[in-house]
Amino acid sequence: MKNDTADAKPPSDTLKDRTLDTLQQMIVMGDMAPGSKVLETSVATSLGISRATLREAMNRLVEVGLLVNLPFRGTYVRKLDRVDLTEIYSLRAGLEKIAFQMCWDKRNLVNLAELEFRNEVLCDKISENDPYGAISSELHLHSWCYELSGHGLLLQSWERLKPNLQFYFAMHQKAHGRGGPLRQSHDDYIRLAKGDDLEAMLAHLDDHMRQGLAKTLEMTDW
Amino acid sequence: MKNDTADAKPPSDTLKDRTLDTLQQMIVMGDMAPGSKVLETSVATSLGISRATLREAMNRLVEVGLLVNLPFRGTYVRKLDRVDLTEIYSLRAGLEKIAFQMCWDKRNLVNLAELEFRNEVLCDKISENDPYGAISSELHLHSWCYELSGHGLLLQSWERLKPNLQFYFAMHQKAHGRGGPLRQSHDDYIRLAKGDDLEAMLAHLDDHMRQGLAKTLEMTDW
DNA sequence: GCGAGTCATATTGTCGACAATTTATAATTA
DNA sequence: TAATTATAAATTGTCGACAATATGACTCGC
Repeated sequence: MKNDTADAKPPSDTLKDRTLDTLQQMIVMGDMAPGSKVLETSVATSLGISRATLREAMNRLVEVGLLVNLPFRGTYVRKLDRVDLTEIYSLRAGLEKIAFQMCWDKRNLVNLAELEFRNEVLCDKISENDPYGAISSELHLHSWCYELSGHGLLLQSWERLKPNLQFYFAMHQKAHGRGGPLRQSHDDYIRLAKGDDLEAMLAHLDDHMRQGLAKTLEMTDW
Repeated sequence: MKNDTADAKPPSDTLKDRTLDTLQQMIVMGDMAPGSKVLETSVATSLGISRATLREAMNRLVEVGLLVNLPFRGTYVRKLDRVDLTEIYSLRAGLEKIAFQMCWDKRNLVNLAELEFRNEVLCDKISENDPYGAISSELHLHSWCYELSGHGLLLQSWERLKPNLQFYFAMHQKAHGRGGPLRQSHDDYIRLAKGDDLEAMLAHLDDHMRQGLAKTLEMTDW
């Protein structure tokens, strides 16, 4: 573990990538209203960069799904609805199932300790009633599982999916000021990880996902 | 079904997108050697377009995984190895499992007929000993399942994964001149789709993926 | 007053040029 | 000669400007 204070990865050295991070953060933090148009000229000048550079960054955010591009008509901040969230969760369940299966044989003392540590961090955030921190910790915990799986393509898929979850949470956090202590602790995962029943673990994963989806849908019952 | 002669989707109206299709086709068809550097200037002039436009297209191919970019050092045609193929297949299995589950309730006469038709096309290609056609038909058949599932995000994930498979096949087809009649017919799928045992279908899917991976690995045993 | 057509404006798509960085080549030194 | 540094060439990153398209205002005819 090299950095503990935040999920700060070393910012990429090219301006395009830095811009990408900036934009993604802005969207995910709710600084850009969903559905609003992203005017290339104004954003570019506001960031002090050229349009070409901005466009390259925006193109990737379109790939991730945070932006939507209509040729010749502009690029808009994605509006995630309940259907989108349902799709996100069902895909996520599929991905994590693969990850868990690949991690299963790697269970050992150090990994379980790491898992418990990350769970404690999450629980702290929950008890501190820090929704952003809780979500961040939760996603971070799962990211760690993907990394542990050693499945590069899987990790990449998750990294593409993750911002959508952050976005959805922040979107409603900002809109309704709620969605606070919705993240569940991962005690059950730890208990199952200590056992020998992979099927039970996968079943619990499905449950966890279903509940996460349900709670999120309920929370955002506008 | 609007177009039957080929998997020709209407080319996007923007030059960037047309370039994207062109480049992807070139790579997937094996016209660019894996590991070789993609010189922006020469490719751009060769295609008669500007570098900026080419870069936008290339960026997306980096996202898909067909290209690899090293900042300030250039972009290279991806080299897919056995590990990559294994990852691709395991992810694919996960994705298709979701798709099949979502398609399960949509089984009816017209969909089964469509499935049988597409299987026949595939079998024809196999018996004609047309490897490219067989692979294209196989992937097309599966794409149809993803579309039927109605899961937009899932389809998108598949569309990102698919070119990698095409690439890998073509890569070794070109290199070794073999890999011909390796695609299996989908008779078993059809049989199971007519039945009522979803679990059996999913198990067969796992088998099918495992066999596909094994055959492909064996075929590319350089 | 309302719709079709025309024109001006705003915005995106594309291009060529310059700056930053890397890679290749030549000169230098131990 | 081999390693190292300095220099030149090639390549990528970034920028500002022009072209193509869409959006909105306006006119005209009914």
